[in-house]
Amino acid sequence: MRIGELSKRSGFSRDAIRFYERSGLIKAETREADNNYKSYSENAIFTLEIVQDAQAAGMSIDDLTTLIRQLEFQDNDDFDGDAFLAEKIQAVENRIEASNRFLSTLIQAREALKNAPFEHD
Amino acid sequence: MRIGELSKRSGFSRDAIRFYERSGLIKAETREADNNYKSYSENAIFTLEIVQDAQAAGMSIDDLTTLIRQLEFQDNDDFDGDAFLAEKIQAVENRIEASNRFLSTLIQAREALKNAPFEHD
DNA sequence: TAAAACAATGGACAATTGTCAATGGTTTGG
DNA sequence: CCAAACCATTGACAATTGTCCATTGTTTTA
Repeated sequence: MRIGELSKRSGFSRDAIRFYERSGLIKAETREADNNYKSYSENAIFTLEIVQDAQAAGMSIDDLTTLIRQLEFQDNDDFDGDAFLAEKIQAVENRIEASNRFLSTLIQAREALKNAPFEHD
Repeated sequence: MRIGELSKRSGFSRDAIRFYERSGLIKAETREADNNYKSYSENAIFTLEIVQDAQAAGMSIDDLTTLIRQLEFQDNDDFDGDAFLAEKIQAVENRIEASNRFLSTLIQAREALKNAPFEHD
């Protein structure tokens, strides 16, 4: 598919997709021979769906690129994928805990506001 | 307390604290009369603890400033604090869900890696 | 077939969230 | 007492994550 369709189906802007491609996160499989247009596979959709969640979880594009590369071909001897994953899992868990704490704070705040909406004179 | 103590106790760098102060998120209560040093109250610690969780939850400093102002003095007639809170609560809930999805992805990836650590030849 | 929409590329710009360095003054520990 | 550590302020710089614009060419559609 071309970038327009990928954009529509993934929800990311074309510019965002191009940025991700520049960053190495996704790549066009082929080019249309005559017009030089890029062609993306279904896999790109799949990757972009993960990107949505990953960004919400606070993972950077660079880390995500590392991760995806690692999942696709575990061909880097120097790279300890297991340690990398363990670190990221821990980070996401921590973040979820902090988010839950903050959620509690927000909910408390809402309660406080409900009980005393206009305390000023 | 001065900024150094606030930094040590909150875990934020002095520069980060100064940045937050510029952003309106915290403010020094007083100045030491003779030397012009700023003085922060315990409240600043409290705020900065919230900031840690809030950032993990993806809230921006500006939004957080709005929130804290709202909690301190509900004196803005034009501002619908309840709607603001509701929106932020929803956003954090969404983010937690996405983070949990991404966590599952990571855990799956770890399993996959464990079962086939070196598939290449 | 002409206009509108799409695509590629390149580069400028922007918001957010800080860090770092310089300068000048103050406090503190040994 | 004096060096090290602290503080305030200013401004430059940086990484991340995009957006927007211009230019040029292609495809689609009315």
